Amino acid sequence: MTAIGEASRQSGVGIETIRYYERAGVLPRPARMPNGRRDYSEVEIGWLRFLKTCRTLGFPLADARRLLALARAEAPDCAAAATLCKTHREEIRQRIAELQALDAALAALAADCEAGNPRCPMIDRMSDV
Amino acid sequence: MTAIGEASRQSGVGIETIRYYERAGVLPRPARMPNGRRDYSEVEIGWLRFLKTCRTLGFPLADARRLLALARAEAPDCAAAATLCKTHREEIRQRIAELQALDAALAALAADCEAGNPRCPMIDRMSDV
DNA sequence: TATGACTCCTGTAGCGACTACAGGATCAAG
DNA sequence: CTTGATCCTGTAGTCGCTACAGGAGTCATA
Repeated sequence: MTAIGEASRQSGVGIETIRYYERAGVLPRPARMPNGRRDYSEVEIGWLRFLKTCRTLGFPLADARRLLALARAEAPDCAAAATLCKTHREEIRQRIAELQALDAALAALAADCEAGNPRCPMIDRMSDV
Repeated sequence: MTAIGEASRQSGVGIETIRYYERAGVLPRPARMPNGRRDYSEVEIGWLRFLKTCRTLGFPLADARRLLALARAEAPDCAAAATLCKTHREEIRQRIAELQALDAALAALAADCEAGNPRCPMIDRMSDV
């Protein structure tokens, strides 16, 4: 008899988020207690912890769902997991490159900006495109 | 007489997005032609281009709105613009650091993953938290 | 037994920044 | 007169939650 609040505490996944995962088909529907409340097994709480780990690692929920399916399989498909991870890392590195370019562009734009300027160099540079 | 489609072409901001900006209060409502269609002036198209630049630089729309207000002012507040930019750059660098940590964690997790493994090292590492 | 605090339930709306319709009006060209 | 492009308003979908509203059941204490 483990209700949703306790499952949330043990997994670190918020109550509303657990219900959302169920609604979104990421988690199977748990058993219900006689009074209609959700009842989570140890195994299911382990799944929640696994999903938490996936999300902390930045995997989109759809990937987390697939990874959980792999984790639940008897013989996890290691190649499939590695592919998901590789794709995710590529997106991360792509995003890092974008953000670094953004940072450099912003640094260049804001050069010479200081209080008391009659005009703002950044605004001026952004205006004439 | 510049209708929304032409304003979109000249600014690079999508038609639906222009209407969204108006609804969201980022852009003032433009004049209307006798037939009720929106009519954009050169100046307003310049504002759209400015907003496009802000968004390309990764500023959230709320910031873009503030920057446009500064750009429209007679004497742009350079210090305010510089502060917005500084805060944004701090968020970008923070995000870069997070993503780099994520990438390293993923690399470590997926080490030894290859097709044909009876078990998946990554899934195993993610399961025992 | 009654009160109050707590947890749980379902269902819906909000966030950011769009994007994609549906269903209708208007317009220019052939 | 028809075709196709463009415009209008209004609404719903995206992602991954988060935050209610309004109601029901549970538990400890007075």
